[in-house]
Amino acid sequence: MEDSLFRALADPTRRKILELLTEKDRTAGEIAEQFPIAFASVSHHLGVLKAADLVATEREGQHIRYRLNTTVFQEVVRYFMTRFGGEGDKHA
Amino acid sequence: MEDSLFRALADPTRRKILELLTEKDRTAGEIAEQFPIAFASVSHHLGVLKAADLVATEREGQHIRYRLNTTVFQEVVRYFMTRFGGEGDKHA
DNA sequence: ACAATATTTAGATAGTTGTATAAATATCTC
DNA sequence: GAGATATTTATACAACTATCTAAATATTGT
Repeated sequence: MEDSLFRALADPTRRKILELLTEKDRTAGEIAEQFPIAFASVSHHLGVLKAADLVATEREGQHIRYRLNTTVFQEVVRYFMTRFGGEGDKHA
Repeated sequence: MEDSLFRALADPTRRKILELLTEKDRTAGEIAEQFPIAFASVSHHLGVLKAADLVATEREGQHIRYRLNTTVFQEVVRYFMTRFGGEGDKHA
């Protein structure tokens, strides 16, 4: 399991970004305007998420659209379930 | 979901400690001798894990025994499954 | 090609973190 | 209670990170 993955998840702003992307894909600007920090700072977070392969991007004209990479999340779930799971698999 | 939880998981040494505790409960010393770093440094990591409620302790004479708090792991799995899960719940 | 918009990259800085050594605390045995 | 063992706490420091402002890059429309 990649170290960059857990480090990426360690920041609350990045987790919030991921949750936003759960609802729907969004451009960098749409994401950035949800936070009180500078656009450049959000861009940095997006770079971290992308490096961890938690999100993927696609250029769309002037915009860059971000989407979740759900595959990686399934790997995370599997990581926890296989190592520490026990009964963690009952889906509420 | 607690911020301290994800920060605790972000360090590879701490994840290794958790995996050791999966096998069986261990004392601080037994854990520390598995790593090339100073005992005090491992103790610091144990403190972080405990603060995140990922482990619990029990004094046993001169030793202090650490065990996993599996409840918290189930919360982590649930966090990922509910937010990003999709099909992450099939247990291989 | 120029101006406008969207996004990233560069450079700087303050705060956090992982590690080390040394000192402190707790328990046990004699 | 003194000494030995186990563990944590204190202090210091180098490395990393989140943030900022400013500059750079990319795309679109005129």
